[in-house]
Amino acid sequence: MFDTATTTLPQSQTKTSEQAARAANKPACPGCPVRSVGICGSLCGSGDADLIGSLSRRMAYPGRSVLMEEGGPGQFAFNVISGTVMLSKTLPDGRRQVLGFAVAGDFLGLSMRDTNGLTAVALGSVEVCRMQRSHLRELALQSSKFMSQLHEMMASELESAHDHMMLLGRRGVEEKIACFLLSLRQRVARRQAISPRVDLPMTRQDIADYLGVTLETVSRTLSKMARNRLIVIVPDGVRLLDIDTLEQMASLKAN
Amino acid sequence: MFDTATTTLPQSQTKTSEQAARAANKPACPGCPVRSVGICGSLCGSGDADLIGSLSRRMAYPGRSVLMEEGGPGQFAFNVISGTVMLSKTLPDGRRQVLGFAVAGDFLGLSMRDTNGLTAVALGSVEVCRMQRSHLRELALQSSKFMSQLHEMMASELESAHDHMMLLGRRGVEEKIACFLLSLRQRVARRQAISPRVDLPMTRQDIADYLGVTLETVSRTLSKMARNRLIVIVPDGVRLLDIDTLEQMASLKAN
DNA sequence: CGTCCACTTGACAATCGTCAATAGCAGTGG
DNA sequence: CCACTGCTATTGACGATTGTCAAGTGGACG
Repeated sequence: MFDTATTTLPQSQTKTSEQAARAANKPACPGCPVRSVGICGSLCGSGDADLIGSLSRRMAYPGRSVLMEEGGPGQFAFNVISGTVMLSKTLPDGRRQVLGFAVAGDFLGLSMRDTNGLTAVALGSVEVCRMQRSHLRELALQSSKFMSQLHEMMASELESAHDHMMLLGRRGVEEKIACFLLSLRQRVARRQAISPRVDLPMTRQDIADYLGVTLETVSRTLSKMARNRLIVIVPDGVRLLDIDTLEQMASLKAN
Repeated sequence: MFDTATTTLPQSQTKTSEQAARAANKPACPGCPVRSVGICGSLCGSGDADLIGSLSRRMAYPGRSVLMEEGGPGQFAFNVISGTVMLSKTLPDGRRQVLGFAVAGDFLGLSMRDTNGLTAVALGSVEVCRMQRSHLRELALQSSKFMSQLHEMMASELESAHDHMMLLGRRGVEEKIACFLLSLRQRVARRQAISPRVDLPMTRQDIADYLGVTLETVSRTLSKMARNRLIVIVPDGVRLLDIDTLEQMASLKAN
């Protein structure tokens, strides 16, 4: 039918988290670069400050390593400190849907179930703050304020899942690409100064699986946008030239 | 691009909840037909039993009435008791994505924000158990056990959103339809005996907007499946004949 | 220098969207 | 009772978008 057997990494190259991850053993919270953004931003400051710090551990995952595997035991939760993590789901026949990309400040493993519902892979090396889900659960049951913050974070995730469903079901290719570039830029801007330069640590295939098209279509559309002076394709990313037009393509696409 | 201005109901026909909804004023929880399924099933039995009952009110919404409107004030949360509610999101240019269909036992308004992220419309007349979100919030802050159940419900919603993203991005039309019919059958079966007959209270356009295709494609594909003796199209629904083949189409599609 | 990948580009084909005509059905009103 | 209207659904013809297949480029790395 469509792309059968797209991009499942050869298992040989895919290291499991335990082999690959390197514990940094630094103190977790104080001086953490994402304290202002994610769960810690709203949490560490408020009361149970270093309780969560004592339960978590700063770690580094190398590129292509698997933080969570779909169907595998969901032992850990992660707070991304630097780098990009790709979240995906795979059909039995190999077709893959990329659900999203987690950047600094994003939290993984919110659902707190004992089985992972998705796969999380590091794109390039990634620093995380890792903790046991069981500890997270206990903490949540003790403090309903904490719990309600987890709830709120999940509400955000659900909302962006809904936006993504809209994108997948009802937008055309150029629109998809424009949305993708602009939203990626926006997300990264939570931590860095906003810039016309957008890093793309993922492959074209990853982008394709995120947008529900093929890698050829992604490549062609990016080329077309470059021809039209909307973007410039640079190594490992793009530079956005005509942001106005891109935003117009992304939101209305009313030609 | 695709279908511009699909199916936004003429506002004249769309009654607002306050005009249309009829309070039944029955005692909420005892004898409620969905006690065993949704939030109440795991809640009313356990401690805060009739606390939530006292805060909620049984109501009837007529067909086409709007329970929540995207961007509107999110005053209420709902527990669906009977009927079907369609959840959707609309782009500024009118394109619509149907996010899902809520049936008996499903809960609406989990996010507890003060603004609705989506629109909920009754397909045919619907009975709900309605409560103030503010009450829900208070209740949740008091009992972290309750809160964690809300959290778990939202985790389920997120998971099915992920499945739907997979469907929208990576499945072909026949596959989409087969998945749709089978999952609808499955969901309704939580409350009724499982049956080859599947009611379709929504229009073809609704199905199309749910699956990310056009209404013509839905119609054609259903006709084709009927020609192939997989289903029979009956008034307001279909009857599934060859469930094995349908399941094969839905999960692997490996011909 | 050669291999491996990711990416690009082209040619072609298939799916699915668009446009249009028609059927069926319910509700309305003469 | 029967047009008449409006809506939903079906079906066909056609075309555009996008997937498939294939070839080729360029960079990284051994």
